[in-house]
Amino acid sequence: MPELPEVETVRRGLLAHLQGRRIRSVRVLHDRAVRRHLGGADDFQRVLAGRTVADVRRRGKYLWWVLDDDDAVLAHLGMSGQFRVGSAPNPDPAGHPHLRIRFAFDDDGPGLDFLDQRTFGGMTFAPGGAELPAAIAHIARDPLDPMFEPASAIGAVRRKHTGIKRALLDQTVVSGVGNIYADEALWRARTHFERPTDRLTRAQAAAVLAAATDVMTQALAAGGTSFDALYVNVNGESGYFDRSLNVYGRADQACPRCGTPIRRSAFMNRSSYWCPRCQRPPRA
DNA sequence: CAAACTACCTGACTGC
DNA sequence: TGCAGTCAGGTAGTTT
Repeated sequence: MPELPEVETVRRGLLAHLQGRRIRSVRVLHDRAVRRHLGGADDFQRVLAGRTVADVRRRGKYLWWVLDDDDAVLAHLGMSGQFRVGSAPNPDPAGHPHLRIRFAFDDDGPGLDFLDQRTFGGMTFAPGGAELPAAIAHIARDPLDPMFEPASAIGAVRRKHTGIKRALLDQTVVSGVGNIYADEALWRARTHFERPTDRLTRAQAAAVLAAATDVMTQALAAGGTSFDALYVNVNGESGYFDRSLNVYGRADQACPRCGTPIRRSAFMNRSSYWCPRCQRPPRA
């Protein structure tokens, strides 16, 4: 499940692979991969052919390739999207069920494939979007952005009238945090996921955001988190931060801090993992 | 206007 | 063995 550290790992791989290369052809093999591109698959293929990739940037879980003429192409990995260098894992498009988009380049070097099992990911052309594609103008800066302002994010959290985990997952408040790192950050900050944002002190909100920043920084250094083959870098390799997770996916196992069994609770049609001793629930 | 809810997807896994 | 049900979950659009 790609969150900020995984997307940043992919961004770095894409930059190394794509910078300065001219796209020769694009083949869309599944319409859903370009569902946000209004012109459809044919237009997507046509508009990208002949364009040169100058840079690869990221905000939160979105990344975009900067093209010539100030245009860009925006991508989101969704739940299971992957960019893979070369013709791996299968040179025959028809032979790989998850291949969605295939890129070839003028230099006859390795191609690039976008694969996506669950099809929540996708790409769209973003005219004039080199600096920031208009489609993601509503996405807040993420904690690894040099322009990220903690005081601003703290204020945004405390202005919400909801639980702290919903605020962490709200990409207009702070971006890049998904279910895994939200649970890890809340455990580190000893904060229950339902604690009301409008009753957090500035120091409490700051502690949660600092914990999110720390855990994502450490995960990035480890190459990201992976539980299975769904998340991999552009070379198909998994990160190893899953060995460092303290609560996520560890229901009934001992809390690394106090030994109390970790709980799993239903939350927003998914799960929250938390320590009932370190993270006391708010009064009802 | 903001918060909450739902649809969108496929494959691995569980229980009968 | 087969099959229905559950779970994984980010985002956009809809409803409250």
